Amino acid sequence: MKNNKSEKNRVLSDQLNEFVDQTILVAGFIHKKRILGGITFINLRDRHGLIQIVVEEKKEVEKLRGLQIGTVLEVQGNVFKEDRAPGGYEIHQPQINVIVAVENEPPIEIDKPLSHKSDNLDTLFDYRAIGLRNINEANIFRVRAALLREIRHYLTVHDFIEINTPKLVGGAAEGGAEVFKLDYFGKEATLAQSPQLYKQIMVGVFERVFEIGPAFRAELSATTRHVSEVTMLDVEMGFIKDHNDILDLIQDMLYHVLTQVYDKESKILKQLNAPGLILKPEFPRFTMAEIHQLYQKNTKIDVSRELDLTPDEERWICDYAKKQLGCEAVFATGLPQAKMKFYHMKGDNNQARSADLLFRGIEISTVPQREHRYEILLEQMKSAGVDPESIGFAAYVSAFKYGLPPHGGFGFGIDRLTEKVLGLNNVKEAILFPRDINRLAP
RNA sequence: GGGCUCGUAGUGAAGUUGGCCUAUCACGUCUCCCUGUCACGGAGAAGAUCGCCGGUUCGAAUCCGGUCGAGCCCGCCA
Repeated sequence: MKNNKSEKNRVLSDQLNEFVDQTILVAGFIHKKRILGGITFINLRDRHGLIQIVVEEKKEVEKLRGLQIGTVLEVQGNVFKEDRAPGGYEIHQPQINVIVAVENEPPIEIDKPLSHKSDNLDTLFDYRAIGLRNINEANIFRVRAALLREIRHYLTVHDFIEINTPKLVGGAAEGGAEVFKLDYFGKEATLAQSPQLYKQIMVGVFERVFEIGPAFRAELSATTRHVSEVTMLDVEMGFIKDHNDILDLIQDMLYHVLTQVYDKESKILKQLNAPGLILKPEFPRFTMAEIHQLYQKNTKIDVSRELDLTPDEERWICDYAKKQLGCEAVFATGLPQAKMKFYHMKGDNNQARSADLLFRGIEISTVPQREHRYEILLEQMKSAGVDPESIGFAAYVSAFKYGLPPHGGFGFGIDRLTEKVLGLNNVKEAILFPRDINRLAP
């Protein structure tokens, strides 16, 4: 967390304690001016936080007349330990050098809490680049970055290799979701809705792979849960003994990622009013039938005819597990074959070898074992109406023809994970520049 | 694709059973006062043809029609 050579003279906001009674150079943006008459306080924002600068000389204060929040400054001054200063240190006798003068007032406030009411999100996103200068807004993305960092760390330590697969593809990759079509030198191409097929065939090379990247969905959905460009984590692991290996993997990964992030980012999470973490290393596992029974017994609502869990059941079982079992993540196992994709593996009793992972009331991932047996895969593709010879699938099936071990994996949206960790109301709040059916800019 | 709701200074809101609206409040901005502020405080000022077009009416932010923009739910979908 040190500054690099190019700014070897610059001291950052959280390093003032190392320079007490010394003259230093700081730089940043005016975040707030408080002019009290004979004394002026400036909060300078840099990438680590705020620095309080005390200006008493009239000449220095006058340099800032008419300059707005966002003005870029370089300040030379003396570091004092001062209990009255936020953070305990501040800069006195400053010599102010205006690098970029800003005379226009910002269109959106950056030193006060911003409204996240759904009616106002549009304004928030229109002025995104400015609104994110609000430290609390930016903190959402510090937490998101921390989640990504811990995920990468966990998977790398467990011998997974990070790959990148194409987002411009020839055919619909997964089936189901609507795809974006575009002109590709006169041919029709689509934007990838998932790296599913690529990550599976890379099991034949690296055994364990993961990718963090965009996925595009052309669904005409306008809800708080949907966007047309999502950031997905996709993981695939070969040589599994059975389906439980995959459940154990995502369970262990999520447990480590969440406990690490809650530990290392506790200050930010508190500032953002994130809900406290209630998690155990082993997540409760219920079959779909058990959840239906429990739910029905406790709520008297009849769900016997539902194939899948209803949204209310998802919320209920998470709440039940949190209160009764001390864990707000739950597996729902024994998913029906009727909901299965062609590349999933069938299990017994019309079930798929697949489970849903639920966290804080919603499904965040489906965790299936894949069908790795060539002949059976071909059959399942045919009954799903997928042509194994077509451009989108030929390379996929050939990997099976030439040998893939038993494998499984999962994928989930980083956006929804961030949203749920912070207790936000809308996925879009967890995305820097969200894309939905109405928004293509900024 | 279906349903419901909303659009008022730079930002967030009030007013919406037609007239007392010459449109209210808070934040922000500007001027002045203030040497420990940290959502600083005090005094004053500027800033809105009430999304746009048309209609009804003596009179429209308010009612009606259209249009553009936005939000939420359902469906679809991780």
